[in-house]
Amino acid sequence: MSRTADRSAQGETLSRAVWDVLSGQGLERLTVRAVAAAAGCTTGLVMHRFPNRQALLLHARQLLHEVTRARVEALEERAATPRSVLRAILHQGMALDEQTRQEAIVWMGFLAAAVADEQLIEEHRRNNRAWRERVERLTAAAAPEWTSERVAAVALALIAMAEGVAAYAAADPEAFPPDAQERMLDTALAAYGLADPRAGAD
Amino acid sequence: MSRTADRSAQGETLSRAVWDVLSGQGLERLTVRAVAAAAGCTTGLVMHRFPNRQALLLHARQLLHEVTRARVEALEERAATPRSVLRAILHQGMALDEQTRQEAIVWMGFLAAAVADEQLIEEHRRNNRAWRERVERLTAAAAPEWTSERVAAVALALIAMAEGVAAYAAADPEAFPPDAQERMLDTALAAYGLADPRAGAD
DNA sequence: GTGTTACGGTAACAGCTGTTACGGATAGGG
DNA sequence: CCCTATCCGTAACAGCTGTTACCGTAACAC
Repeated sequence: MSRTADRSAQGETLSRAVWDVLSGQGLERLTVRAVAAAAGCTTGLVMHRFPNRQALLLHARQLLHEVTRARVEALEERAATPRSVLRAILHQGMALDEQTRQEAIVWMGFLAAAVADEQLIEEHRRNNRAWRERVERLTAAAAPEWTSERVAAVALALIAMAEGVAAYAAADPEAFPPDAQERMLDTALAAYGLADPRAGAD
Repeated sequence: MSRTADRSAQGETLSRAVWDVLSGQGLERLTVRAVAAAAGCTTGLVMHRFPNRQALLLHARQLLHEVTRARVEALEERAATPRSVLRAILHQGMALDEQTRQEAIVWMGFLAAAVADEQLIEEHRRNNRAWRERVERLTAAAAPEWTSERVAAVALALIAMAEGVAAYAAADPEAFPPDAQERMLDTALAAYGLADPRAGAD
């Protein structure tokens, strides 16, 4: 690792190394040395950048959230209707290719690590609540006539479904291929009356 | 641990100790010594019962599957209609009380451990495929007029939703209380046209 | 060009890990 | 009552863990 790289860039490099180890070797092998090796440096740099392993994981977790949030907001700005936004952001949360599959594994690894880490579980809760509120807001915009109870129930059904199928597909991509996930999503949106009438019109 | 206990009972005791450590302390602290302490014995007994740590985890994973399967089949025999069976077995897969919440955490811990364990991931895939086939079979029985494509899409939506909400609720029970999960389930079943007309009739 | 400072690699530390070897205790057969 | 086989707790082992201390070195100020 170059000596002149600024601190935040190093933090990002190390966090991405955390993701790589987490998705490739799992939580049990997520050691400081493995992260350093994945980042192409030694444990010395890692421990100079972060006070301890816990802070390293927390930073990697927060960066994952930040990256995801930026991607979702970009989708939200680009899409035309609330319904197409809703579909797009649920779509990006599933495990449809190698990259999103690894993200799902990383996501799950952090969740498993959070069982024994108060700061990680707090971060996880904050992110998940924000995520649910975002989907509730979009659901309400996509179906303005609904009661808030129905909005809440359907939004929860949608985020749970996306999260769940990502876990299934991450662990068994052959059994849960991308087209099956997409059919599932479109079937669900249609069943709730949230299908985008513009879909496939172009 | 009593000396005269037979081997399979000891295996079950140790496997339950694995679950306890996994749900209480997380995968990172799931050591042979922690399992022995939770079972009230020493590492000597653990290593005499299982050749190594991997075999211990695999047995605990298989027993979890077996227990779940027995519970689901009991529900299936007891319920009156395919639709009530479907609701009942999805219901038992969510995190509605402390016990099911801990089961969800254990489930997730095994999934995270499976990233680095070929046998665990194989076991996981086998179980998940059997679980999906069961729900597909019940869905087809509950809606005989559907095409197999719709059955597959809806069944996947249902199991993914249950798995996902269990993960959300396990990590944040206050934000995802039992009644929210149940409203979500009933809203989803109604949306797919799978609501049980007998529900609430008694 | 020289002094200073911060960066990061090296090596060490104590503690914990899975696993193995050993030895004492115990139950059952003669 | 003794002999033996089985069970399992104890203790040790090498290897790996997070963390710390140390020191060479490169970059910058003057």
